[in-house]
Amino acid sequence: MSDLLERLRDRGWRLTAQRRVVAEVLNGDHVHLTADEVHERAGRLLPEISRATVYNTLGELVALGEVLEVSTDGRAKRYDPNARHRHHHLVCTNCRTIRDVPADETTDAPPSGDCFGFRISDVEITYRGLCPDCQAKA
Amino acid sequence: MSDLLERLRDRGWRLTAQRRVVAEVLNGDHVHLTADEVHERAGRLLPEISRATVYNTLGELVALGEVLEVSTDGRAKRYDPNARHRHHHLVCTNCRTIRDVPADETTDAPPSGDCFGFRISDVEITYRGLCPDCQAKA
DNA sequence: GCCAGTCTTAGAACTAGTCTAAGTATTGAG
DNA sequence: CTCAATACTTAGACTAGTTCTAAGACTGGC
Ligand SMILES: [Mn+2]
Ligand SMILES: [Mn+2]
Ligand SMILES: [Zn+2]
Ligand SMILES: [Zn+2]
Repeated sequence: MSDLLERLRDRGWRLTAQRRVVAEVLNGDHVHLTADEVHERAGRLLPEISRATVYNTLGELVALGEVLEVSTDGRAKRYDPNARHRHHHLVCTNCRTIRDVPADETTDAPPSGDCFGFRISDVEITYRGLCPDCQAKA
Repeated sequence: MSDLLERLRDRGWRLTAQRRVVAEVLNGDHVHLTADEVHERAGRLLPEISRATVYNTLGELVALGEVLEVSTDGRAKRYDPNARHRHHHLVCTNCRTIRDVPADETTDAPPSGDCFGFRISDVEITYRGLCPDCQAKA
């Protein structure tokens, strides 16, 4: 994620403390946090950060293509730093955990039948099921 | 959709004018209306119907498995009467039109790689691209 | 150090949806 | 047919998630 901060600076962005902590909080694998979760965690590193700045920064990162917006249900959008490797999502129907699974030619194939003349530019797959933990508890 | 009303009555449901118009409005192919759109159209048939009743009825139809909730973006959920044939969605990135494409063994295959121990029970695919109209205008 | 432009902020506003409490309609027992 | 029990509908209050606004704070270039 440190190279993310580099890239941002290269685009003429001010590297403020607020942007730094938002990027920091999004660091890692299988990270899919809501804006509120990002705000809460960023607030642990920089207590005075505002909700508006978190939304602004997330929006900017999305616009830059550095972070993806994921909405697997009708609830809060989740912010996903894994924008460099095309992937799909495994979602636990019980605890809502989300894991990344890599995309490939197989998963990204267009539908076999009639596409109604659409020019398809992206395929997004959500695999729903029970995660190992929730299987054990069931 | 008339057999839907039959099925509802069989489950001990009162066949009210409100439920009738909500079911009526959802009739058709490639229908993916928001709750507000359902309310607006239902209101043309039964002016005094309330938003709460529309939400209640839609929730009941979803619970019965007669209607699907679809959320392809972070916006309002859409209600889809095509619950009897498993299908996926083509979504226009420009005008947000949604079309149904049938699911089959190919599209519903689990991911090729590691599934992190998930027991997958459902696969949901969103194909994004430009619809024919929006291609023409571009 | 000054200033213009950029960034951050609190809070208002907005969208989508849920909840509540009171009123209305339907049903089935008598 | 009548009436109470129950199911259903309603307006509007409330909530969650998000965006907008207007004012103040910070930066970097001169
Ligand atoms: Mn992801
Ligand atoms: Mn559909
Ligand atoms: Zn789980
Ligand atoms: Zn279109």
